[in-house]
Amino acid sequence: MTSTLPGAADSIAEARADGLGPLEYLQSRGYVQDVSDPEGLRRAFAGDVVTAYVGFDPTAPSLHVGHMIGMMMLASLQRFGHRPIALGGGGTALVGDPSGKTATRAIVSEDEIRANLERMLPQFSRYLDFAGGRWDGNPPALLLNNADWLLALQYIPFLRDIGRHFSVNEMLAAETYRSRLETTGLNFVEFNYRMVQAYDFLHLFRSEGCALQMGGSDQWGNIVAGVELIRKADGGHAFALVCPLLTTASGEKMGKSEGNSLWLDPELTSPYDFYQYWINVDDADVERLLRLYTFLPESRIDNLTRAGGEALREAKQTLAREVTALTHGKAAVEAAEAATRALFSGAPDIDDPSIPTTEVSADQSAGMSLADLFIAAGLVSSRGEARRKAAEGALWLNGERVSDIDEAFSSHGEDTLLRFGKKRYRRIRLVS
RNA sequence: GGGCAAGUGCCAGAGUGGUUAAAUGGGCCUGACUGUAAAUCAGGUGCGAAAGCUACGGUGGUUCGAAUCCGCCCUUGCCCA
Repeated sequence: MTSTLPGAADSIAEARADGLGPLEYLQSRGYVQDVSDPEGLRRAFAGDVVTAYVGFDPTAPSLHVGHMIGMMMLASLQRFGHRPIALGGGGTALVGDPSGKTATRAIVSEDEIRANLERMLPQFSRYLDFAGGRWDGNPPALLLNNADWLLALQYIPFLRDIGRHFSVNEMLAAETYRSRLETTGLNFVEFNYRMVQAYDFLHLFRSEGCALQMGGSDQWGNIVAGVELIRKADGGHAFALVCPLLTTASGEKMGKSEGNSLWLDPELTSPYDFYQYWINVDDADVERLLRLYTFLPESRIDNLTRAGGEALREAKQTLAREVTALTHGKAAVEAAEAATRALFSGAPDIDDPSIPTTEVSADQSAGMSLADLFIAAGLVSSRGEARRKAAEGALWLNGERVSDIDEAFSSHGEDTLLRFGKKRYRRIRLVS
């Protein structure tokens, strides 16, 4: 089976060969829910290099699966020869976006945000080319932090130059604010969020010639506010494009597994778990996800998904492979696949590197019961849970169901393979 | 600044002195079935072997006993200024 890793012939090449422009491509792939001026944007793409940006929330130490759609949009444009800006919302994070949130967002310190952004850079650079030229003469991508200009703003000049362009009436009528007003209310900082984000767009329009902001559909109002600000303040013409808010077929937000976010940082979410997430998606989601999260050509996606039913397993495998390769590299895919084969063939190899290891010191292990062992491994959180899960038959030790959690743990110095449920494994290694 | 109302488990939301570790729904976890899918069915979902302990914004009281009553504080909403 071939894999379309970056650089190989892919959906972008296919689209270009078919004479599709970037906008048509994004539309055909399902990225586009709304565009402010499709005709104008089409012409802009056809005319010259377009600079486009997507904002990313830097309040966590890593990007997660929810951010990938934005990165894919930027990455797609860059492969068409346009210029992406990944904007770390270091300044806006200090303000907090009320969109779609019922509560005020926690405030994170500026230093923390800068550290987070630094940590995210390698993740961005898997998708985006910050050097330029990786795909046939594309311009280099940019990673910026809006704290760099927002924190320098002065209140009075800002109000005078920017604030005057905003109609409070209009903002109060916006869904985002109206719903908050009707429920929990919002404070003045949150009320200003739209203006601050619109200013970002204006700033990037001025400093980088950035004419397009993209984001999730919940950002529509904020993005359009930027477009309008650019028109009012500078008489400029800019564009807004939003993608559908992604939920799985079962209505959940993308990128949660066992209640945890799926991070792109391999330290936070192992490439194996990442791979597993994609191979486990709903049947109903595979086709859409292949379009959104890979650069596989349409023909290939059709082939993979046409049959449906059990045949979708191959489609899911391809999805997992492609997305993992894009995010973690090809070596990670091979490791994840090897682990998958081992773990799901019924006879897991205890030495498999993708099984997380928990080290237990010899003297710790001395009085340990099996329950303690599962707790130490992080598979269950308490003895009570261990007992309940054992009664349900969910705990396994070296391939045997655990029936008595109070049994003493003895490893004879060998590694021990724990399993919780069907899919979660942990290796216990004794250290001295 | 004044008046009124509210703050319960992951979320929503009952509960207004003991029978409430706290109804119900959602979420989540596990088991069966299966294709590492969905749907379905079943069980579980504070800690503890138990006694018991911790928990209903915070704190101090009243009471044999408080999520439930009282004081103060914090937060939020509505109304007035």
